[in-house]
Amino acid sequence: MPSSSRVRTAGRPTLEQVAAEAGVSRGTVSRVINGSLEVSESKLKAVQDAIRKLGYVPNQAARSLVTRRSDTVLFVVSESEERVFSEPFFASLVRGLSQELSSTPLQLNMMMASTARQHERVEQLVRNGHVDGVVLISLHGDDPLPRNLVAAGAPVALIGRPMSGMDGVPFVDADNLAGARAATEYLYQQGRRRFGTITGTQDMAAGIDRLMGYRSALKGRRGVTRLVAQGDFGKPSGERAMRELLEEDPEIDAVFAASDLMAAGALRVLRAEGRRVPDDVALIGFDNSDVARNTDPALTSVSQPVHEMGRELVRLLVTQIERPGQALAPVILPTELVRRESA
Amino acid sequence: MPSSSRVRTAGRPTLEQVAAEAGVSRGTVSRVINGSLEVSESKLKAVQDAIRKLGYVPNQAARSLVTRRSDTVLFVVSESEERVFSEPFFASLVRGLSQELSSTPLQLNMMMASTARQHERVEQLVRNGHVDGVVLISLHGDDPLPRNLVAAGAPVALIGRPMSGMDGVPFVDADNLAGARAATEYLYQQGRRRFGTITGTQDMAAGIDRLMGYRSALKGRRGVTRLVAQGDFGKPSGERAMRELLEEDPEIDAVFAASDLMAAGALRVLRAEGRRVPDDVALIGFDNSDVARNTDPALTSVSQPVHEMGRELVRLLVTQIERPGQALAPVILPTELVRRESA
DNA sequence: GTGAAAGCGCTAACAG
DNA sequence: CTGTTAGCGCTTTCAC
Repeated sequence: MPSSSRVRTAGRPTLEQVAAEAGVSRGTVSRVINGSLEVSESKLKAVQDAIRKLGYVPNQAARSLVTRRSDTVLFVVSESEERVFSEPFFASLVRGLSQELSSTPLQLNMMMASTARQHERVEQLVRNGHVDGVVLISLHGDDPLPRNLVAAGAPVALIGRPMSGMDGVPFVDADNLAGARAATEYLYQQGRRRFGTITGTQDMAAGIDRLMGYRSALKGRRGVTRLVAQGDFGKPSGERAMRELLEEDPEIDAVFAASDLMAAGALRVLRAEGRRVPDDVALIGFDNSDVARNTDPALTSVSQPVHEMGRELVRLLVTQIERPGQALAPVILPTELVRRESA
Repeated sequence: MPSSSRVRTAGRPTLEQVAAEAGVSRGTVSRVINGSLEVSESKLKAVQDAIRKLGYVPNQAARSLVTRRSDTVLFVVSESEERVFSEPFFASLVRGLSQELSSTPLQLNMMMASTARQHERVEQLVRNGHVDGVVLISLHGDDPLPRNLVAAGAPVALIGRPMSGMDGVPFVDADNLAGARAATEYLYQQGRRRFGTITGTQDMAAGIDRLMGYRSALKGRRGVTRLVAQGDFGKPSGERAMRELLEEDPEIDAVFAASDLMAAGALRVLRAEGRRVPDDVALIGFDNSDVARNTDPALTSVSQPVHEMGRELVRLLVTQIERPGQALAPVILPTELVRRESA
């Protein structure tokens, strides 16, 4: 008969109690918990039974204390990136991170970090081993945070291709160039010949790449006009840019916008100016966000596999945690053109 | 001259090293760190200097091990709530939580928990003290998770008024009733007399309360027609409901929808049916989400103070952590009617 | 006020 | 394969 386990405090069962219950040593229980194969069948079973019977769950704090790992991944959200890091993107990404994390022992910690003080706090967490890895949205080139984290020896994975100076830091990104190219080519194949694009900010890789994709799709085509208007990913900039485009070429019949928000702005201006979409002007956005679904006409848009990006970020981190120092290639995920009504 | 501290391992400075540096005992350093007032001025300063000099930061794991607190708050996201828990809501809420948390020693942990297995995992985390409190979106009445957590003795704070059986569990909600009433009254004051509402699901408090608000605004008014069509917060249901409304009363001139998504659907149907918004039909949504900003015309909508709701949730949790067992009143935050073009 | 000492629950050598 | 042992870094009595 198994003796009833002594309750040390009023608390949860400890490894020691499991050991007593199973009639083995603490070491053996620890081996079982940590999946060491060097345990005999019989003891293995005895321990597993005891664990089940007692409802034992390891104390993470005690484990961390000795392993010096935290089994925690930190997701840092830079509030200043709000505009680019649009909200649907945010939610899907978190889902992806969570899902992939759920098959590991890692927990997801989140932190908003807009101020310098908060950035410092992130560095501290890393330096003190409270965090095993960091997922970071790639900031503008001048932000020292990612570099500092890497310098502190933390596994880091970036969301979005960094602008510069992040050699060897792996990142996950959508194939912005191919996505923009596919959208533009699609417009061409619909018989459109008078093009315009509304760009994102040109100090971010996404903005640059999407413009390049547009250019590359039109390169070498004859009988095509190709306009470019600057935007900043936001809706008002889309309105502004669309007016410019219309002024430069009142006969324009195809517009590729580097974000859905800008496309929504453009749509509004087009309607105000009496253009029918898509009849007079075909319009494509980027991101395949909520906005795209809810304009009228609904926007055709380039979709990023955000959820999958979240999962890849975790994989990148886990690889680094398991094999520190290993060089990791960026992960570029394919985009997809989602056809709706605007083109 | 301060002696150079011995480096125990290659690791971070420990409390012991701080003590050596400051020429005091570990106990004293601990007292300083934890803000005990019973430390002399001189030693206080010595310890503070040593901490600064060494760049000491407490090891959270070691602390947790002895205090049996985790200094972690868990935010559980039930994926099944996706539709209601719309994405802008999600992002703002996280910001609110983060912001309020940043003035406490608490960290924010997130977990998606859709399956029963994952719910169990949440309970386990709580039971094993890995989490000091839980923020939960209030689920439909039949979900056992919140009750189980409360039974396990965990501080819990709910987002949204629960449907039933959650006595004593504090929650934060927007004043849905007042918001819906204000929107409807506004329509009345614009001279509208032929009303319709598109409801949310009636098994959630938000859906019920918004319908009640609509009714209460119109109660006792003479010369007013008041229609009700069922929706489920989603866009397609808004389209469907709007068609019903139009069929019942082709002269309808005012519609209050219990979500922006449904309002966007309604807008679309209205346009298809040749109604001008707001000239022929005034339309108001609820949530003040991205969608509201990006339809054409942009939606007038009832805004919830989501960010502030996040902050209140943390306050509720902190109060419970500090004073276990204390009865806490729900927090109902005011809404605001944001006027745009649709009404 | 302050130091000394006893663990918190666990992992990781190290013998056997 | 398994038991024993020595801490991980910190808080918290308990004496002084």
